Formats: sequence, structure tokens, C-alpha cells
Amino acid sequence: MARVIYWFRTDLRLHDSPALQAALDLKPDVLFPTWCFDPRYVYEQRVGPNRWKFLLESMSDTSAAITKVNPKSQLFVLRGHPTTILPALLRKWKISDIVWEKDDDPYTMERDKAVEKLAKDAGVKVHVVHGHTLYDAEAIEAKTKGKPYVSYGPFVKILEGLPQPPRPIDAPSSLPNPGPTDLADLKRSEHSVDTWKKNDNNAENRDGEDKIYASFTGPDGKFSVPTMEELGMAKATGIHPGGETEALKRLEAYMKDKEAIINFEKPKTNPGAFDPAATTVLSPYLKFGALSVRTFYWRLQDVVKGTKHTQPPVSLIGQCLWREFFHYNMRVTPNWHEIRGNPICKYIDWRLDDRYDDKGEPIPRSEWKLSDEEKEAEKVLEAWTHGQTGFPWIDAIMRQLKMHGWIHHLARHSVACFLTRGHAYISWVRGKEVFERWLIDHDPAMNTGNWMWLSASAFYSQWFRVYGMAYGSNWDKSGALIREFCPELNKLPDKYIYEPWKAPVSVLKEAGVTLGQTYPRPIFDDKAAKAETQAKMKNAYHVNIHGDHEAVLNGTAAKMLKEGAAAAGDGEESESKSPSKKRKPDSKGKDGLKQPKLKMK
DNA sequence: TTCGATGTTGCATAC
DNA sequence: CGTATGCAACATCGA
Ligand SMILES: Cc1cc2nc3c(=O)[nH]c(=O)nc-3n(C[C@H](O)[C@H](O)[C@H](O)COP(=O)(O)OP(=O)(O)OC[C@H]3O[C@@H](n4cnc5c(N)ncnc54)[C@H](O)[C@@H]3O)c2cc1C
Repeated sequence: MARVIYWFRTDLRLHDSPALQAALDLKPDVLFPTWCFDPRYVYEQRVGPNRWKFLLESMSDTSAAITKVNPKSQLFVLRGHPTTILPALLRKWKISDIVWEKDDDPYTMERDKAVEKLAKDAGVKVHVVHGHTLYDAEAIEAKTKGKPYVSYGPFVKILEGLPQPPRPIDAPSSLPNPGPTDLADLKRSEHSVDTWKKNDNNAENRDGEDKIYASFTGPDGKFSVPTMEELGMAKATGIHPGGETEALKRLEAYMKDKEAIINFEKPKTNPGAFDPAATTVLSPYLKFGALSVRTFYWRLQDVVKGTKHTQPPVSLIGQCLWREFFHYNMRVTPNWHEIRGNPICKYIDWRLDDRYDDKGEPIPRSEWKLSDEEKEAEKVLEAWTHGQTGFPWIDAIMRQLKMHGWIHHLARHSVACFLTRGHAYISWVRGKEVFERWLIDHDPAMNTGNWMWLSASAFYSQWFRVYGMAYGSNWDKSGALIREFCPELNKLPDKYIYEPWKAPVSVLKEAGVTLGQTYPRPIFDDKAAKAETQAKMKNAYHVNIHGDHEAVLNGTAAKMLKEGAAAAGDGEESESKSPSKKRKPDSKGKDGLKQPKLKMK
């Protein structure tokens, strides 16, 4: 007789859940829909108020949906780390089977492996079911031999050689009762979260005390979904509510305009549109699994079938495949989230790049001694983060990100390019961390992958193409996005809305703008910053080494790039006389002399 | 092995 | 308003 825990994670829905269906196929006597409030996300991973709220709403919606199907059931939310909580539940609830949907980022893979071992050791059957993506990465890997695919076209060809993703399945019409849930003698000392708490990156998002781990089953003891107050989180300011109900409602609304779907061309959509946005804004729902990607994909297929429609990569189905692209590459790339040890990531001597000791351990940022140049870079990073650079297009986007948690893809391009390859020459890892905090759709595959793209570290190498300060004016000359998110500039005429520093004093005065007071002066001369950064990019590309190169592993890569620049500056003409000759990377160190500590897959 | 076509999404200028 | 061209220039893929 099966007694089953269904462990909900980034699959907060009842429609089209192959993993949940697998749990139901066990014909359980009792089914416990369970959630573990993992301290990793409370402390270590950067999660701002908007994404917390989105998650809590998604959990509440799922819990309500469960209760609607079976009034005796709900989402049972436990506060603690899955590797301690779940084994305790397996014992206390006399579980025979535990089921969850497969996840693919480095942290969850390691965590889930640990849970799997603990469960198996306790004699519990473990069922891990694919469902978050269209294609099971393992099926793709079987065709690719696990090699990263840095180009979209060949990757899509591989997908086309696999069976088409299945049509979605319906939400269950019944759910088994849960069993008794008594957990009276759980002790926090056996479920400590202290080591996580020591590495807290989220203090800046709280305005109250975090009390989430004061209990296991919530203040009311009813396994309820936590509140923002329990997390001590500051007030959310977003406009996109979480949950499966909302996801399906938005999907339905989007599907009404068939022409828009048939003619969708991503690069032509307006990054400055926000009410409504020019793309679907389904990303946060896909991230938390409130919307099944198969449901989305098949709705799109059914609309475009038999029409003359746009194609991948620019079509909407093409967008779904970009999601597959980054999920796959994350899975097969060691050290995906870092530069050091990452074989697909070009080494570029960014400002504020992470530092490592000679054992290869990261040096905490609080211990860094910054050069004057890096102090300057920190100021730029801070201004960028909070939308105070003095470049309205950049600032409006960053403020929209912080306030609403969703920005258009090309808006992400604009600000990511600015911070890295375009102007500020700051490490993409820093930008990635800011997005991690503020995005409601943050996803470790897509965020890191796209940051590597935008910084021309991987997937994309045309570093000399740079988005300008008036990029948004390609769609909207009057700068509606700026007027919305930088209201202090709202009275400026269209002519100067993107570049107020070019406006005559009289125009500024008329608009009530005083640069340096009501709105920042540009943090640097954009033309000069771009020229400087482009020269450095050129040099890094000339040296051409990647994160797995010996010089990166032993910490001498920055010096190597400086020497490269010095050699080029010394009037060494040989390279420039044969400009089309590609320089092969120095392959030393690929299979390592002595290499400091490095996580290897 | 070599080489040319291609690559979601640059900009400024010309017509 | 659109589209074409030059600008300086890279890596990957496949014929
Ligand atoms: C620097 C940077 C960071 C990003 N970080 C994230 C992130 O953390 N989470 C995230 O979901 N997307 C991220 N993206 C990708 C993309 O910008 C968003 O997925 C998209 O803007 C979401 O809006 P939408 O749902 O309206 O997209 P639509 O255009 O409507 O596309 C539909 C769906 O396709 C998928 N998709 C679209 N574009 C991409 C892409 N480039 N890569 C992968 N999947 C894609 C998304 O799931 C999206 O919801 C990032 C892009 C950049 C440039």
C-alpha cells in the first residue's frame, strides 16, 4: 500500500504535471503534497521581495487548488532544509514512495541527489520525473555526448531529431487524502539552518525580523504558506501576481490575438512597452512551473499550424527553444555560474571580478582591497543597480526591474551590455547577482546563460556591437518607459528625453530638471567609456583564453591580459598586418598541470 | 584543413 | 517612414 510524498518545487500547478501524475499512478493510500522551505533561498540566494511574494502567491494558489479537489488536503509547508526535513517526514509519516520533478541547476542537483540517497537508505522508493522543460536533458545528452552547444541552430537540429514533446495532460480530478500529520517531536537542533544563515545575502531585502524558522509548521501549526511578515521581507512593489490561476488566465488572454502569435518576431518587439508589454510576460510562471511549458508550446503549435508563420529563433516557439538551449547548456557546463573553471566562458579581465586564494577558494568580498579603479567601478555598479547612472534609458529599465521584477528581453540586453562589454567593463557575475535579486522570473540557466551572452563571454562574440543610450528610441521617440520610471524627467521634450545632458540649460529649466540634483549627471562620458571598454574587449579577445585555462585557475590570467595589451601597444605590428588570421588559444593547462581546487562535473 | 556563410536583437548615414 | 551600406570585426559550423 503506497504512502506517498509529492514534493512540490518549481512545479506549482496541477495541470500537466507528469511528476504529480506519476505519484497518482502509484495509486496512493495517502498522498502528502509537501513543500520544504529551503534556507538556501531564504539566505544565500539573492531573492528580493517581489519574487518572494510571487512564490508565496504561487504556493497559496496551488494549495487552494489542491483543497478544491480534496477538501481534506492542502500544500503541507515545512520550514527547514529538505535534506533533514524530508527524511524525518519519511519516517514519521511512514512513507513508501517520494516523487518529485527533476531539476537541473547545480545546487538542486546536488541537494536532490542527497535527498535521494537518504530516502533510499531509509528504504523509500524515489521517483524523479522529467517535466520542467520540453525535452529531457538526458535524452538530449544521449545525442550530444554531453558537449555544450554554443550555437542555437545546431542545437535545435538535435531537438528536431528527438520525439516531439508530448501534449499536456489534464489536472487530476481527484487527489487521495493525506494521512495524519503529527510532527510534535521535531527539534530545531536536528534541523538547524544556522550554517545557511551565516551566509545571508538578503538582509537588505528585509525590514523586519526573519522568523521563518521559528516553527516547522507555521505560526498556526497548520503547515500554512508563509507570509512576507514571517520572512521579515520588505513590501513588494510588483504588478505581476503569482499562481497557476493567473498563469492560465494570462495564457488565455495572450492566445486571443492569433495574428500577434503568427507574426511574432522577438527582435522587433518594443522593449519600452510596459502597459501592456510587447511579449507574453509568462516567464515567471514558467520559472515556478505555474504554467507548464508543454501547455504553452502546444497552444502555440495549434495556433500557427497551417499558417505562414515566423520561425525559430525569432518566433514564440523559438523562445521556448531558447529556454531549452540554456537549460541544456547549464546541465553540461561545469562551473556554469562562475568564470573560473568554466570552459565555455571567455576570460575577460573585468573590473570587480571574483578573487580566489591560492587554494582556489573564493575570497569574501568584504576582505578585498580595492584599487582606485575598482572603487570607481563599485560606484558605477551601485548607480547601475539602483537606476542612478544619469542615462535615462538605463535608469528607467533598472528601476522597472527593481519595482516590478520583469523587464523586456531587449531591455535586459541594454543594461547588461552597458555594465559589461559596452561601457562599464564590470564582471557579468555582478550583474547576474543583481538580476538574481530583483527578477521575478530569475532562473539559473537563463540568467547566467544570457549574462554570458551579453558580456560576449560565451555564445556571442560580436563584442563590437554595442547598444546606445537611445536604443529605446528605435521604437519610441517619446520615451514612455523613461517618463514612467524616471518621472523627474517627465517634462522634458522628446528630443532630450534619452539624453538630457545634451539639452540646453533653458530646456532643462523649463522641464524642472537640474542635472546633479533632480536627476544625476551621466556617471561617465559614454563615448569615452565605450572606447576604453572596447579596447579592453579587443585585447581580451586577442589573448583568447577561457575559464578552464591554467592561467585562470592559478590566478595569473589578469596579468596575462595586461601583458597582451602591453605587447600590442608596443607597436608589435605582426598581428595587425594579417588581421584575418585567427589566433588559436593557448591551450596550455586544459588538462592541467597542478590545478587548484575546482569543482568538476 | 580551409574558407565562406551565418549569427534572435548596433549605429550612423544615405537615399 | 522604410531599407541599404559602411563601419570594424568575432567564433562557429559545415561544405
Ligand atoms: C541578461 C539577461 C538575463 C536574463 N535572465 C532571465 C531569467 O533569469 N529568467 C528568464 O526566464 N529569462 C531570462 N532572460 C531571458 C529573457 O529576457 C526572458 O525570458 C524574457 O524577456 C521573458 O519575457 P517573456 O515571458 O515576455 O518572453 P517571451 O518573448 O514571451 O518568450 C516566451 C518564453 O520563452 C522563454 N525565453 C524567451 N527568451 C528567452 C531567452 N533569451 N533565453 C531563455 N528563455 C527565453 C521564456 O521562458 C519566456 O517566458 C534573460 C535575458 C537576459 C538578456
